[in-house]
Amino acid sequence: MRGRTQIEAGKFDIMHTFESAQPLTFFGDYDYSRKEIKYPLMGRQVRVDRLGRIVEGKGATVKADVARRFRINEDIREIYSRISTDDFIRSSIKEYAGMRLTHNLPWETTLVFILSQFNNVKRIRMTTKKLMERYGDPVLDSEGNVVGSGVPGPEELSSAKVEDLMSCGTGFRAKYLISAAKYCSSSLDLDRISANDYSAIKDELMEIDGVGDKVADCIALMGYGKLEAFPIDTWIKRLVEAVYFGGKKRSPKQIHEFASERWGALAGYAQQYIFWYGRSRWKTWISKNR
DNA sequence: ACCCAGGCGGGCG
DNA sequence: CGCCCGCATGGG
Repeated sequence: MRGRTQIEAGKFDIMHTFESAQPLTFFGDYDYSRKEIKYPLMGRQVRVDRLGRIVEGKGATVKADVARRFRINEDIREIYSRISTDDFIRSSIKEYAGMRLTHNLPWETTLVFILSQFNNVKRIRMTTKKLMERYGDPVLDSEGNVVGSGVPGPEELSSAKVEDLMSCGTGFRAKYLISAAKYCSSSLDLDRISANDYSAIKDELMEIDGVGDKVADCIALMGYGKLEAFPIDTWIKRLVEAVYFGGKKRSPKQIHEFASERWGALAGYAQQYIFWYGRSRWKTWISKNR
């Protein structure tokens, strides 16, 4: 049985989704000139075409996992209409039409965003891949062959040595990763809290060593699907101040209030479009609008 | 050679 | 509470 979810072009874009600095970005190298993209999902290899249709991966479970991962069943045009409050976001939507917010597993999201602190996207990808190769569980294709290695769980990493993680390129984040792995394999079951609301989840996440306000928001958004979360990194702070406050400095608290009031339950979607467009275009946009 | 990167925890006033 | 500092390390 093969997935036949019908998706119009422009409503789902595989490249923008996979490359927009979300967890999937860090799991492998993807060649978008190919017809299909393969990636690890819950220990299995899944192959999808450019419209997100499943090519490899049998059964209703895989189909449901893929739909959930890409938020396929949401009406992206409705989301666009609700976050299109201004020209900046409209420009981003035009440029990155079909970029979906992904809904990943809580732990893999935690791992990736602990690595993200004071780091760059390229190095996060490199380090994640090394951790997957060294510590990850095998990934099986639809015939049961081992075709790669997935994201290691907290159990695998909790017994790792600091120097071994550092040899994977984690840098000073190694101690945070081990501490988080121990905590999440003993004190905190990340799956257990998934039914809680955004605020409660964020509070729980911030108890993890190495997880602060920004990383907790990233995990809430991309690991738990809490679309009202609005992670504020250096880019978002700089961009929101420039685009919406005439270049005046604003505190994270003020920015959170602004985002909540402006985009409400979809603030996280707005954040992703501001972030990804702003990173590439902010210089030209700012100079044009000053 | 220098500078930066999807922040965080700890120490200080 | 707010502010400031150090932090591993590959790439520009």
